[in-house]
Amino acid sequence: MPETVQFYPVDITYKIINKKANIFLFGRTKEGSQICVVDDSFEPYFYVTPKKGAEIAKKLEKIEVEVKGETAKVTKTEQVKKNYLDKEVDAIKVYVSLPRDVPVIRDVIKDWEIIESIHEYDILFTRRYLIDKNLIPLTLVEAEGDIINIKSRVPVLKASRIEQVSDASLQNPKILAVDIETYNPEGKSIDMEKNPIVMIAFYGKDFKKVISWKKFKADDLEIVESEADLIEKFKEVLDNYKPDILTGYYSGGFDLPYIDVRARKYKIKLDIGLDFSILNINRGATKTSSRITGIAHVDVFKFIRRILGTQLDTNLYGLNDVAEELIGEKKIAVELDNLAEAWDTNKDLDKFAEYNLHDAKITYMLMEKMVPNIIELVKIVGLPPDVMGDMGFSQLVEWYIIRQENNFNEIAPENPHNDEIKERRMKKYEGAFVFEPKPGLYDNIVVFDFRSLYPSIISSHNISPGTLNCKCCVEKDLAPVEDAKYWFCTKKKGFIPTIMEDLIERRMRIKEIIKKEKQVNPLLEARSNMLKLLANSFYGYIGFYAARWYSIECARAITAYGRHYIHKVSDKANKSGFEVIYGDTDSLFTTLKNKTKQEALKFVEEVNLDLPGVMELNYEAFYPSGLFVSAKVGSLGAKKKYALLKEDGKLKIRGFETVRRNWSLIAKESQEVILKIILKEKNKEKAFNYIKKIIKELLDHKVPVEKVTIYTQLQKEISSYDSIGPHVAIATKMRDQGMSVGPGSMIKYVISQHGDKIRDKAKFPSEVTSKDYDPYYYINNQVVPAVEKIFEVLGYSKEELLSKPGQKKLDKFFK
DNA sequence: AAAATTCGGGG
DNA sequence: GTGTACGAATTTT
Repeated sequence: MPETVQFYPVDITYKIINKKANIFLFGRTKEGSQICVVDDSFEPYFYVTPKKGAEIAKKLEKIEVEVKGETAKVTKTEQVKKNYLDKEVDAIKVYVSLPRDVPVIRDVIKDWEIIESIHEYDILFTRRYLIDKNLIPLTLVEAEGDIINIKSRVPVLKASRIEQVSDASLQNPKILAVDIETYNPEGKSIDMEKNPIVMIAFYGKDFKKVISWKKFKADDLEIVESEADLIEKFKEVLDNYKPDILTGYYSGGFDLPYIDVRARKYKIKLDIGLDFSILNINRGATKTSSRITGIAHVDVFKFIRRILGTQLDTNLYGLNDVAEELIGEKKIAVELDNLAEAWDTNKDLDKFAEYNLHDAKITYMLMEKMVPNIIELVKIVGLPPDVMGDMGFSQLVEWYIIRQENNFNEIAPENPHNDEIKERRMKKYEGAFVFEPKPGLYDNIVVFDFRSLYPSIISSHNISPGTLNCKCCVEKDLAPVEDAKYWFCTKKKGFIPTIMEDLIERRMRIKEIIKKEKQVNPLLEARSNMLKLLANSFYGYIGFYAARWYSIECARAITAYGRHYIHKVSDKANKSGFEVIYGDTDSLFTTLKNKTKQEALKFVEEVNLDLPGVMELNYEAFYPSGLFVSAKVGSLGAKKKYALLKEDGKLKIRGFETVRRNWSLIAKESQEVILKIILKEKNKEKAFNYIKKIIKELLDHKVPVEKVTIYTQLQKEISSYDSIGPHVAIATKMRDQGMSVGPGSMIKYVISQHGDKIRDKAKFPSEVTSKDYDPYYYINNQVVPAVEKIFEVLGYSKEELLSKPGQKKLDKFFK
């Protein structure tokens, strides 16, 4: 008896069964249970375009290649009319029996003379399926078929029919947040192989739990016998809770890989996939990501940093700062450095358990807050949720474009290969335009945000790789690019602008609805936000070296038009009595001078009446005060470097990157205090005197050693360093003294007065006192550089900072 | 100026 | 998995 089921797909994979590719869709049914739907009716394919007049279909069909004892062959071909970069092409759709045959066959034909180009041989099979079947993850799909008997944690339905039934999305995905604490002696680097997981916390809806393997008392704590049991328990919790989304804060790069390493140690099979497949850790050269079949593992840290990153005020993406900004929650303050000792002596472990659980809780809350964004992004782009955190906006744009292809009968350009990428990266085009900030301290700053600028330029000027310099409109409506003639077709709308406009229009419709609705609707807000972000990324995408639809000509035309429009609004603002002090690609920072906020709002309205089409200026924000610093970067313009005081008293700081750990505390503190004094109290004198005081304290050796200690992590084996920095010199000494140092070790040092080169002057913090540190180093290389630019703006030169009344000669030390 | 190195997130 | 990947800032040479 065939059954019909409606469900929201959460994850997708495929397996080869009986020499056939079977798609597995895992999801949550309308009724709330989990299900897996299998479809074996989809065949892998790619496209080939032949050179003019070449007859290649027959040749293709004859291909047979032996690979590891299996034969890969073309099963059939179809002649198809396609569009490629807005031009019609005759293409051949080449079918093969298994996804893995695609690269094999492609490899055979890639150098054939009679072939013009090969397309879409690297579109992942599961993604191809979702696109061609018009299925959107997390959105209601109906399948009909029979329940079959396959090893699985959830019922499996073999589908005879599967289709999208509506755009209703999964309302309350079941979220489980996980967080581990590990044994990590103070000062030692994290070592997954060596150090055990000591506790693990879970937080879900009506569910919280900490598991540990030492006996102590704490709320919601369950004690097990050993670390191995803890890992078994982790599996059990996951199996019982049955989340749609598993999350953690950097869980993709830390918690899950850590659990994986520990599980291997005990030979525990982490078969947590809904099909009993094991946790899949992808250790790339630069990043690690983790996936679980059937469960969307979304690392909320990665998602927030990549997707919301630019919208947040914080420069630090640690859980504490991010949670504070987004949900107003902080971490519990405990000294994590003491956990290892606490574990050894079994003291205060309850505090750490509490801390552990709280981290899981705020991670859960963050994910709850992100879910609307994730759902909307999934719906726009059409990819499953677990990749959302791993992708940058350029990739999301690309997949959005690819998802739209079928509606326009387009085929995608190839991904650029290595040498092509290198070549593209060399070409530094004029890039995003930035008004250099006029350095200074300003009051009453209003930010006008011009975010839809680039998207609307793309749309209104029909900018697309396929409409560039068309034969039908030669030199008509030239883009304002200085040294080149670019024009875009005025007769036929390009593929890219068309789908781009669709994003903008959808967003406008949603904004209309939001306006009409009385209550705040987080899902609609998120949709609007994600549509905007995606539309805004098109320009970056077109100029991104690794993009399929890359076009430096288009990118240059877009920025050229952008300059044109932003100049216009900027001039208008100045004429209307505002003063533009800084401008970035899509925003203008102005001071109110003697205007009011209301007048600023009115100005925006006026400008908008004047702006063509979909273009729109927003009143973005107000800051009571702000400090702008000049930061020239070569000939390519200025860089963001400013500090703003928000109305709630918090600071928004960009470009002052002393937050990194390899700055001494004295430098970090000085900068922070100075910015606060200047922006909140507006007292130059006080700031100046503060720095003079710090300098004096340094000279008098009154600054404690902790504040002049610098932390640098050893990245590789000592022997493989070409240049010996201070931390390498210290590491060598440590090794000679029989201490174990290697890649990952955190090296602490103080720059002392004894020695010539910096590396000779570096000493262990423990072998020096305040008398030994080199005050001139800390003044010249730490404190002054951290605040120099700020004081420049206020009219104090570096020399003034350093001069000491009655000691004129002193400045010869400061070079 | 070029080349080498580090940070970030997690404990 | 039909793969696939930093980028920016800072210091040393």
